[in-house]
Amino acid sequence: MPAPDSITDKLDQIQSGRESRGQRTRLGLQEAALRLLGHDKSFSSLSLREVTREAGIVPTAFYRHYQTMEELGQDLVADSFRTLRQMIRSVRTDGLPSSGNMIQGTVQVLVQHIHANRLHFQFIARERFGGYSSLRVSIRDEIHAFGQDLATDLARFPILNRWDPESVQMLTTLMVNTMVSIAEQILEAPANDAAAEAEIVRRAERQMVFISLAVPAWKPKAAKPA
Amino acid sequence: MPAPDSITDKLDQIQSGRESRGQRTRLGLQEAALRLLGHDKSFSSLSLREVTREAGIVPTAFYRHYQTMEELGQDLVADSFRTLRQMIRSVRTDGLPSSGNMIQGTVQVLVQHIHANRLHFQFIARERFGGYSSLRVSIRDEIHAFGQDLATDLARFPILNRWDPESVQMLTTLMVNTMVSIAEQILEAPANDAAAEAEIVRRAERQMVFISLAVPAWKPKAAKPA
DNA sequence: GGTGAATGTCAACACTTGTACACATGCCTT
DNA sequence: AAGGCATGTGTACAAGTGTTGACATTCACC
Repeated sequence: MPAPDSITDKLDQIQSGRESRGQRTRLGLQEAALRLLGHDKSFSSLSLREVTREAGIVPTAFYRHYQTMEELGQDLVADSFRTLRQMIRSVRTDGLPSSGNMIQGTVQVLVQHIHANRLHFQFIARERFGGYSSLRVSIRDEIHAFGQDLATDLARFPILNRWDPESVQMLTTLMVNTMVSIAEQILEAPANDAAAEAEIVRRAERQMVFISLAVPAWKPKAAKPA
Repeated sequence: MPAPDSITDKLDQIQSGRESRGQRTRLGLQEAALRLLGHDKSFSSLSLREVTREAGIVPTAFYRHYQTMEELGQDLVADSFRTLRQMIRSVRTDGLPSSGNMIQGTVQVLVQHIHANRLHFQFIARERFGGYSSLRVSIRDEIHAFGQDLATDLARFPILNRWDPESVQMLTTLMVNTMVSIAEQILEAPANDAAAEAEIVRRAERQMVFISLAVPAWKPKAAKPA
């Protein structure tokens, strides 16, 4: 047996009981915060005591996990986008459901994912331009990264592959904006109103189709070197 | 002399001193709130006492003007969009500055207006998906109305005039989304960084041009009856 | 000049908030 | 079994909060 590796040791220690107590209440805090954000509240108007109360621990225990509420927020941002990246990866490996219509499939997956992670998306939507500036920049960076991923995906299309990078970026920004808008509309719509939601989805699909119509007409500045 | 009209009486009374004391401190409260929102805070995390302190009055005086903070917020929403409507009206009467390029002119006017009313726009951006649901719906409705106005403006173009209403709506939604995104980007950018802002504007213009390229290719469902 | 409504001030209340400190409990390693 | 971290609890305090009620000021109008 090799000499014990301190890093592995720590990991083992943490994972005992499949999740150490610390990790569990840490998770409890995150979930408590998300739950509170479900009812009309913004994260910056959330008090430390409120969160700990909801999580079922005493206020002072909060400091065992986070120095400040802003730190909790950062964790929530990271978590939210982690699940989003999982969605994207699953799309890449499994492919779109209805492989016939790519746009329809993409929107469909997005909507499903929003339902499965409603609170996370609600949190992101609320804090995208909310009170804590550090959260705003984190979210902006993550959305930007999301756009970059989309750009590499779109590079499979021969036409786009010959565009200059800036033009591609413009297209992805436009698409990401539309997707963000879709997400926000769905979150604002009364939950469980299937009809209203179907209407939103239909309009969103038409928008995406519309955007794609401009692609053949666009004249990029310079061809990408082969 | 005719008998005094009670309504006129009230108006006169209010306008004495060109602005009654009540109106003035009411305005003071609104401006105080906006000022506080300038530094990293969301409206829902703003306390009544904070606002009155900034406005230079005693907390209890707040109730002479608003029943609750949410009411103040509603007033701010109304005010913000009132100035926005003024902008649109001025564009309609005076025409765009550089009449040659319509898109460039529109973006330019928008950006100027954002600078002239930075705090109002910041407030709207923050509260669009912020804590108070009543503010969210108000803002959504106002943005929708803005889109309707844009639609009637766009009806001057013969091509669009033959589109079905839903298609027009889709186009305006797309454009409004882009404009909102522009506003949000400018607000997030470091103030007074002309270079960064010029870059944002340039990208935004390219996006708008791109969108307009899709117009000729779009096949609306049914022609509008003549 | 006096009256009354609109507006503003003061003092007080019952709560909630963030945080500090000392202490208890669990749990891993030796 | 024992010691030692990590984690959770209890108590306390100073500061901030929304809201009440009684009182003072302004100011238009009879």
